[in-house]
Amino acid sequence: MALRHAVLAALLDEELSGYQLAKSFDLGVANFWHALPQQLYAELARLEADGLVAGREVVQETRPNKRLFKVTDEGLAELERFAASSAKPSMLRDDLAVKVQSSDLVDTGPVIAQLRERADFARAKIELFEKLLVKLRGGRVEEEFLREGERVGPYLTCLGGLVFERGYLQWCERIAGILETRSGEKERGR
Amino acid sequence: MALRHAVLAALLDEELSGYQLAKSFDLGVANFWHALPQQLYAELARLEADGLVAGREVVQETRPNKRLFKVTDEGLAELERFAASSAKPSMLRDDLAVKVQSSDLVDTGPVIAQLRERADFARAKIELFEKLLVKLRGGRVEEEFLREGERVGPYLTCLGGLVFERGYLQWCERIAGILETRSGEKERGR
DNA sequence: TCATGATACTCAAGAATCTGACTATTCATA
DNA sequence: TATGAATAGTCAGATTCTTGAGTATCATGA
Repeated sequence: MALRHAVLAALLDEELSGYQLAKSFDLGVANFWHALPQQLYAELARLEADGLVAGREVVQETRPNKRLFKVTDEGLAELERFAASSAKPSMLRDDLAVKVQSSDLVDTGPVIAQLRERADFARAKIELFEKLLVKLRGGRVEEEFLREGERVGPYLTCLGGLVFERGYLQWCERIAGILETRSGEKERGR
Repeated sequence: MALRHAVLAALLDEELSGYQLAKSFDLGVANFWHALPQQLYAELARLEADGLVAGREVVQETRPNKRLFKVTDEGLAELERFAASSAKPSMLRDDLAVKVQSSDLVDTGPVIAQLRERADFARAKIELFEKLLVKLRGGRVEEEFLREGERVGPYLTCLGGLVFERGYLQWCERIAGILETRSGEKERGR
């Protein structure tokens, strides 16, 4: 029961449909929570059944109709309880690190390629986050916004995503460089 | 089928029992993979049944007997295939970030406390990683070790863990400071 | 005009994960 | 000398997550 709270937190700022929510989990919220669309639809249904979110049908002419969900007072109370409860340590699962861990005993070629790919991805994400931050603080300088802005939560988590991606980017570049040098040395050594 | 590869990677350097493996997943490997002991015991059983690891009973006098596992050639071949296959994007799930996301609408007191706790945890982990790095490079300076060392995989993932925890630490401290200032302002504003 | 791709969802089945309890022995410590 | 922590696991059941396939409409571009 933890996806529930991630969904509630994601719905705090705007009413979203399941489809939009899925997109936001693939971009913004994905910094700190991962879920597939199917899970989100299912979770929204459960949340609605429990009265933590309220859905309303929006009829569209040019596209299929959709249901928009917003957090209810009960939902907010649930988030309040969650925030006060003890947090589980953050959980990370990273395929690429598993490959790096075994990199002395397997062919490093594909691992280096994947590190470079991941670095590109991180660069794209960083750019996206930087734009999002500018948008969220709406003209104000950061310090002023963080002191006086009404809604800073998403900004703060976006800062977290930025820190994470910048760290990951540096790591990828450094490790790719090291593995490349080492595989070069090995060639010459033969 | 992804925990398998994390387990194989963790067993590359030493023969471990399920119990020891569980410990290492709680400390070192936990940088990039999370799993509970029960899962590890089950996965070891499956890996052994598939011939990817080999277990041997070690009789102990002063403690309960244990079974040590090592990676077989087949296991290594499986890791090789895994390293060459495309990686899934790293998956993060972070309770604390969910709480920060909703921090404008819930009581920030407990969130700030949790950020400080997490910061302490990160500091402890950083110290641990730094010691581990010194141990892994065994007297040599980093550059030399990374160029000429025979087994650098665990060192590289440890570097990753360090980058991650340092980033997380900075984020926690900064966010805790911001939320504290804001809650102070609010008090005075009443 | 025909094929994508985007919007907006749904369903079922199976794999993976988590919760919680249990067994048994030894070591340290209060 | 009891008490709790550490070693070394096992088991069942519930929940969660992932895989894979479908439905239907509209817009865009080749």
